Amino acid sequence: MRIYSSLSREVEPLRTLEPGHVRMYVCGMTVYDYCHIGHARAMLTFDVVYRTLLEKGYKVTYVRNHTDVDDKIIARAIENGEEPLVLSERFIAALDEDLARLGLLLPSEQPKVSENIPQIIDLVGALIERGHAYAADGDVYFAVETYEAYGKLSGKRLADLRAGERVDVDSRKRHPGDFALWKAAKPSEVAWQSPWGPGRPGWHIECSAMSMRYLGPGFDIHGGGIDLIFPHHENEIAQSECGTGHHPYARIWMHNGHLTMGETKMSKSIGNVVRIRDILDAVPAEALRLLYLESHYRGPLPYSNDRLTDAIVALDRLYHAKELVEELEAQGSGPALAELLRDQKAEIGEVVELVRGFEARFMAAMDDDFNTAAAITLLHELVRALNRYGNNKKLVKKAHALAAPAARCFALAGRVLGLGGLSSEAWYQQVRQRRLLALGKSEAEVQALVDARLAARAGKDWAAADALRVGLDALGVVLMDGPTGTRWRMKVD
RNA sequence: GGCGAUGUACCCAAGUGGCCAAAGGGGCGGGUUUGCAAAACCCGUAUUCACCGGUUCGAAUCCGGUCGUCGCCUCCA
Repeated sequence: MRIYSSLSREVEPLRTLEPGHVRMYVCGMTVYDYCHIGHARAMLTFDVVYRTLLEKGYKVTYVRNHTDVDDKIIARAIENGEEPLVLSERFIAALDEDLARLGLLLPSEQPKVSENIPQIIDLVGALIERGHAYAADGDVYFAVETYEAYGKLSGKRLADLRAGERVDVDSRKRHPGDFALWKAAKPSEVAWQSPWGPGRPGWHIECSAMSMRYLGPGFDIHGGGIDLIFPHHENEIAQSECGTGHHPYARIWMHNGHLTMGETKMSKSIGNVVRIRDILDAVPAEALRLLYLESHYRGPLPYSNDRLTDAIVALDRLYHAKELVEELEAQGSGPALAELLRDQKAEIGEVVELVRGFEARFMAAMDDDFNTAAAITLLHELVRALNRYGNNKKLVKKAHALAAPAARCFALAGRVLGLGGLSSEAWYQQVRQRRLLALGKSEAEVQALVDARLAARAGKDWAAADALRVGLDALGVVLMDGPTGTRWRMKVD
């Protein structure tokens, strides 16, 4: 398993602190609003990391936090006339729902800032004691000049930071780069009692405190969006390593690239956001997952509706192949795989080879810094071979032995990528329902028209049958006549 | 100004020294199949990897330069 680390700036082997056990912390969300599909990319990236590690047999302790105490939350709560923690609780529930719909596995722990205040206060106290932090008027600041390695993650040097250029420098700071560990509460703000007076944690300290609580002073992987490298992660390293004296804090730093709309990143401050829930109302979660996983997690991800449609089309084809596998499985046993290989038919040999080599090649792609695009290519190759084979009705009757191993390939992709794990019927049903809903049509309504056409066909009244089909086409319904009957589905565009 | 990415076909995208006269998906064109369709499958669609120069027996992949785009340096996944 090789992973690119932003800290070393190279791909390095995963060497866990404890054999067979990966400890991973990922920066979660600041919950003051619904999450958008850019956030979804970050969450999905580390979901796939988690799934891959589990598949490889690691024990994984995966911690992802909810930041529920923060300036923006307070500001929003004041706007709403709502208690900050009530507001954040509401959005945590919404986030949980969105991520569940996206098919994300639950992390081992999901700590909240509000439930880790004592740990934070202890850490701030330790930093003061060790001479890395100082109190000023109820605030506590980290003194960046006391940490010689400051800047090692982001590559920034203190002298280069143009502090004060965009934000006024607080005169209480000893160095413009010093950052708040603890903020004195303004009257009527949420506050906790501390040795420095009532206040709340600064932005970065919570991740240090929560990761240490669940993972210890040093752990294996720390993840988050690329925009967090500076200042968030840089500061997290400084306060953690200075607070415990243990280094390195995290051994591998992973950062996912941004999702972009056109050329610019999606961001709440820019206002070009699309909510997770709105997309998931319109398309199945796997479509979004496929779109994301087709690009490497570290690069930018250009989002567009066209690409989302492309993904649905590709998944339709994938589930067409899976349907064949399901049919073969239902038909029971046939000749053994080895026997199939002796068959001279090229179609069989090819599928057998692909199926047999699938798991090793798939996992090799994932081992290479999570090359999901390469893994998906293998899935596409398998799908094409399966479909080609499925077109040959004579061959299909002979090769039931293929069914179980082919099904295992889909199951593997389902476990690791969250793609291809559904039954074909469940997939088609999802696409149908969402389109039907969008069009305000009912399934029964469509089915009646399909049945009427079927009757016309049975009487070889081609003119009537075609007229009905044209009508259905206008509704966005595509018909597929097969040997076992007529199936239909909704057009995606 | 500093730091960091990135530029591969109509679109998306993998590949970072020889297996590349460059995967895979979408699109488009042609074909098989079909009552006609749809789906599936087959064939085609980059002698070329932003541009210029260099290293090498050999480069999309390494080095130098130029141009373009994006991100961070303030809150941000």
